[in-house]
Amino acid sequence: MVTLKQLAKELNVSISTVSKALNNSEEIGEDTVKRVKELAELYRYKPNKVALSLKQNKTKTIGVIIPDILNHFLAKVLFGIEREATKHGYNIITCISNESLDKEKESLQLLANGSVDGFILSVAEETQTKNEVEHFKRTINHGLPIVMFDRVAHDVMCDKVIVDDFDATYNATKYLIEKENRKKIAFISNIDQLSIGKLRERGYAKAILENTNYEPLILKINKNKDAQQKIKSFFKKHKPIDGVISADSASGIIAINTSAKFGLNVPKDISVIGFASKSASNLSLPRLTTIRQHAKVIGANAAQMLIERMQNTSREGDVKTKIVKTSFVKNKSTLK
Amino acid sequence: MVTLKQLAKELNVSISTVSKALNNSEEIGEDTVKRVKELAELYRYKPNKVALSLKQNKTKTIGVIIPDILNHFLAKVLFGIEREATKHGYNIITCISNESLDKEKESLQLLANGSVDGFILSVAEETQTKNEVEHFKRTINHGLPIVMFDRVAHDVMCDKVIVDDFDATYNATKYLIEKENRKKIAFISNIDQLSIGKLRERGYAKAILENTNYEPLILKINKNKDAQQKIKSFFKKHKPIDGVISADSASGIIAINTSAKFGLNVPKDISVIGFASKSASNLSLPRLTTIRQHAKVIGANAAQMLIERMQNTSREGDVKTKIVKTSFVKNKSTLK
DNA sequence: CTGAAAGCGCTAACAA
DNA sequence: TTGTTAGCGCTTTCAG
Repeated sequence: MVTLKQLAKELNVSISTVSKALNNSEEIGEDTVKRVKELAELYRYKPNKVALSLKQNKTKTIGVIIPDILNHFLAKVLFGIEREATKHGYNIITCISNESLDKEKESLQLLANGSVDGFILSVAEETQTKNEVEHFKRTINHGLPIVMFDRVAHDVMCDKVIVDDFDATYNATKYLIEKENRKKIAFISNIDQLSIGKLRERGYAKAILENTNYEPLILKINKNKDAQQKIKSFFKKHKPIDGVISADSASGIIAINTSAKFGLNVPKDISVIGFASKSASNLSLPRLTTIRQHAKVIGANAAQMLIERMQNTSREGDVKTKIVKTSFVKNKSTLK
Repeated sequence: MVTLKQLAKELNVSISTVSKALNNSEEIGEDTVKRVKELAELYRYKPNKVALSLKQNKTKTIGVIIPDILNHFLAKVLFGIEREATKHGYNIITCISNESLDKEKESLQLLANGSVDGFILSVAEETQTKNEVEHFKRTINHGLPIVMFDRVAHDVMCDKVIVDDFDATYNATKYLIEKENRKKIAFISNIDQLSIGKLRERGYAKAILENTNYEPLILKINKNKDAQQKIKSFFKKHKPIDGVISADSASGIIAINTSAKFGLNVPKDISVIGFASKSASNLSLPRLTTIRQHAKVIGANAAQMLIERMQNTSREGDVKTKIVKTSFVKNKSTLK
């Protein structure tokens, strides 16, 4: 990589002249500017990012800490973040916490040494279980803003982007009860430990308790266990289930596939609604009626909020929470 | 963030003393070291990464350019890269090319300004279609090593990590012909434009041509089109298909689900084998028999190769290609 | 119109 | 044992 110094030497001018010429300063003579620019072009000169960062004390880089990159929703949010960040001239450094508190702390520390100007993150499962937040607060106190999305820590004062998990699940459940006249609706989840899993469960439970005379019927699946088997025996035990709300996409799809094995026609005998993306909902036959989360929008919003905060160093304290509403997308796993 | 300067001032010593003390230099007196370390601890001093990078002319950062983060395989490779990089003290900056040549070029340029020490990438679709490689060569000539994985540009001299796409598909096809005695095996793909898609198709075709007396039977699905519909009409038109090899996971799963709609029993009447990850193969009932790609291993290997190359600045020219073999995982969508 | 110099935070050769 | 200085690549103020 060429440096200003080398250009200056070759042109027999000073470093500052070259710098100014390239930055279109008014001070420099027309022909000098031209000479400088031509040589710079020739050598494909690019100002060294590291030097710039040091000088200006900002890196134009965002640290993103994701619990699980194999989670389609989280990957999609990352996509949204990346696109928005790029649009504003920011790069992103990605760390994967792998749902571990220690790795999350470590990533935060590691990048808080001047590598990034701020963070976007979704809280790791272990962190939520143990309810630790000190590392977040410390980071913010050190002057690095954080924006949390989806799984957020409520007792940390920072900007947040969340989903209407509770309402969406409540409404979906009520839909099955009222519009489809379902009599025994179950809730299936493999994310019951997460804040969002709990919200979804509560939304379901509230709708059941308010509108029916039976108790909520809930199946919690450990992520590493055999979901197909679990769902099969659950269906058998609680026959006749005629509606399913799933908190995650895998459970919803497996529920549809399993129904067929039981001789149940979806949606005639049983309706299934689940949180899922479009690509996931296409994997079942009939297609899964879904609660769609607009992951890219969430990512873009988070990036916008962070960038805005990083630019307005002034007014602090007034943290915002943005709710990105889900959409209900009717496919063929429900009636009508 | 505290700086050495501030610590030095508070301790009434020089900056270099503080620096040396923190770096356990032999030169500094025991008690000075202690005093310094205590204050540093108190203020949670972390050496500024940017200043270090500038000084040492390396960033300990890897640029990763991925065509599509929503592709489960690519996300998994990214996971492998991140883990290996972190293990060696490297960060990763992620760019998503979105299968676009321009975005790929742009990302390469943008990060080649001192932001990263090298690149790991998988070639964008458009780049493969147009067969452009100049931007890769230029980057390498500028002193930034590249490691390509999965979709590679063969005419670029650089380290590569690839999969045995051809052999794996050839063997899987042969397996259906010989071991399962299938008489009409189709190939379904939504990635026919990609180098790896072509390799898989050729592996299938070779097995068919060598071992049967019919022509290869191939369905190419445009990614944005209705795969369910396409597969349905394909099945109808070419009845009786009794075997499917799918180049991507979605096609395989949809093929299984579609078979049921045709009254075909999987695997009794029709066998399906597809490239897929474990989590994807769990989404069909019966589970998809898969060609597993070990994405994380691919990522880890790529990271290792790059890190090694960045450290041995000396010997160049001798580029390596590593093949990470697939595994054949028998599930219930094939006989026996 | 051009150049010299300081400084961002750090390390390391050299001086004291 | 500690301090001074130069320099990584860049911008920017101030002198010329």
